[in-house]
Amino acid sequence: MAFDSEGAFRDPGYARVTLEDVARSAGVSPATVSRCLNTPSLVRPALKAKVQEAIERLEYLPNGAARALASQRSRMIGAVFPSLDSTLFGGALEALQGEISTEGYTLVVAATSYSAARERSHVQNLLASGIDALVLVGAERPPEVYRMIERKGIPYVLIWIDRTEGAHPCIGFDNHGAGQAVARHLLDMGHRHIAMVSGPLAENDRAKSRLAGVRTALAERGLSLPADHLIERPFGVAGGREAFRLLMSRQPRPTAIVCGSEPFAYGAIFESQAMGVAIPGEVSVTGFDDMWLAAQITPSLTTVRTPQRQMGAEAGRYLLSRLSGKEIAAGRPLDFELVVRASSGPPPREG
Amino acid sequence: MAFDSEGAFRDPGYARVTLEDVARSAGVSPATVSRCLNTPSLVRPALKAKVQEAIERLEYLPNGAARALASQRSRMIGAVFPSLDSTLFGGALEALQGEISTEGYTLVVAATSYSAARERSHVQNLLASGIDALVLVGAERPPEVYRMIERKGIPYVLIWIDRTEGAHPCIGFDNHGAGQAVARHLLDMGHRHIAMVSGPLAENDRAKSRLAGVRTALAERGLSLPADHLIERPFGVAGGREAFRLLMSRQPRPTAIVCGSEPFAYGAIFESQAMGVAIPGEVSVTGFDDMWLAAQITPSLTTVRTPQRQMGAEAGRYLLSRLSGKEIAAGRPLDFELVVRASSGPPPREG
DNA sequence: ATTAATACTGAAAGCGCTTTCAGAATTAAC
DNA sequence: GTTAATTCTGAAAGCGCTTTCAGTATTAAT
Repeated sequence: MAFDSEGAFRDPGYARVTLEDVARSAGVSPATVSRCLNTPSLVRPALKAKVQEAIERLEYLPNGAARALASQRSRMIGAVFPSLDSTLFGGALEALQGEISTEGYTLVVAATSYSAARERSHVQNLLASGIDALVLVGAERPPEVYRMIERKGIPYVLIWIDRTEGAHPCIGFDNHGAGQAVARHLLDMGHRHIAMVSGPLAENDRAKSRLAGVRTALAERGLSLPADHLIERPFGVAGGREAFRLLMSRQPRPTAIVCGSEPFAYGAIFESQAMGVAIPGEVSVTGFDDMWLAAQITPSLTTVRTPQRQMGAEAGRYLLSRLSGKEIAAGRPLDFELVVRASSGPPPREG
Repeated sequence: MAFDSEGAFRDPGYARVTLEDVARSAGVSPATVSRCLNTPSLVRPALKAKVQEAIERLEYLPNGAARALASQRSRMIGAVFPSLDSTLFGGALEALQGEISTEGYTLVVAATSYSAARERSHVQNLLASGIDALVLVGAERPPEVYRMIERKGIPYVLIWIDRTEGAHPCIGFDNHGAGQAVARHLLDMGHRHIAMVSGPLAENDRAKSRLAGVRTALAERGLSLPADHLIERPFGVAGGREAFRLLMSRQPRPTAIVCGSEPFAYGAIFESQAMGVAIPGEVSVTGFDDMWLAAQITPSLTTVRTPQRQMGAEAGRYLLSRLSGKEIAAGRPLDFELVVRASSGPPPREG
């Protein structure tokens, strides 16, 4: 290992192989080698073969920074997600990465833990590190963040939402409609006392929309969501357990609980078992996202299936198209689907 | 939007702000601006302020590619993981990203879906895109991959394992010991017919070590793992369900099932409920990793807690140290911990 | 065979920054 | 007040590649 004067890690002693070395070794000009790499169709097969041979013999690896600097594109796409440790965003991330890697793009990620400040700083970092395009989750953020992106002039797309006030390109589903669909399902079964467990609403337009959707559905039937029937908790199973316990002590006790995120629903089910409350006998519970556990847990969970991986994949395709110059028509929102399982049923008879 | 002759997406019309613009605007030389950014201690406060002011006024964002090219470091760290969509690797990933971002590093990721070929190609891509360091999972891969990395001369670290034959730096826990610990626990409770469910063993040294650990524990008691008591399935709940059903039909029927990955155990529990098999009454089941569901599921799952996030965080710290020139002593393996819960108990009485 | 068109190739000019080196400005020492 | 040591700053040379432009080799057309 070699270290420089300050001890920082540096290149190994042996010389790096550059494109010029390849050119010399193949007996062509650097320009030709570059063309072999970038626009092979412009190079005669005979030369191409010689160059290819030299590349392999010298084990040449192009220098990304130099390419990026000269070509003004880094072949990197950035993604800033609320979290990376759940299968929820993980699936989208994986699909996104898989999609863009087919075109040789590389994915740079960062997690915000749902903090707008952290998102801002990550976006700035990614922009500075030269990404060619950017994926963000949701639309709600300070305008200055959008300004930075637009100033940099790269394409971007917002996922997990289906529309934006500012007309930003986005790929997602109708959170409002999904919340509404779940609530309608419960209302249709006769529920009149519906509660909701939501993640932190501040700086989270998805959570807000879902809540609004539930409220819309209630309003359609002349009902409303009492303040003490809305519980806001950090995302996670623990929040669901707590919320369930709280709600079971409310007067009147809700007969159905809409969870704005699936782990809340799992928590509710676990807590119900601990408390000896029957689901759906005494209270119905619904989830959101249809993660793998939903179908396996007892009782199996009524929920809304959201197109997680699809959002990642389509975001990737959209950006690749933009990067190759195609102007893409804004697609329609992606579908969600109400999946009715065992955790929801008619409310208990008044007694 | 501006497009070049081939329609590819390009920079917007307005001129990019470069470091030179900042220098001119602040009335100093480009070198000084650069120093303000990289080694502020070398610049007199008065000048620094002027430069800072110009940077903000012009909304200057450094050009990562140019920095990387000139300084020979990109401030990007690569990570190639088997998958991104589970909380297992997701937690490690998030911790890694959080750690390196404190030093202004950015994380580039790729997923292999457990394919060695895909790993190779992603590593090559990442190396070409100029990463300063690399994180890989496990040690088992073609030597050429290590050659590429060493040729590039960047620091790297293998996680999820605690030792390597080739003496590669690694940060992880003792998979063999963990498998052994689980099996001993079952043996200590009196089990003599133990089965194992494993993920694909090919190209996966962690899975192999766990299996070997179980075999070692059995051998210590003069037992062995019959061929029909080892079920290999792709990772996931479905594999666990299948494996459970299969194992319940074996003669002699195992009284305990060691799952080499936690979703297998969840699947086994779900299937046991469907089949009406009592856990741990008729058969004990153990997991691996102690993901959040382990403590919540009924019966709660006996498992091994593995230091997922810790591996990510320590890998980050290790690489940052290497990059800043400190040569780090190879730490000892990280701890795992057997967590005994309700899914394991003594074997049923013979009868 | 000659000219016109086409297909390839190479020379060279950067891309925007870092960093060495030498010189200017400041401070300390005598 | 002069010289020596120290601190700070700027000029300039690349980092390794892409891409334009002009030129040469090839093919097609007459």
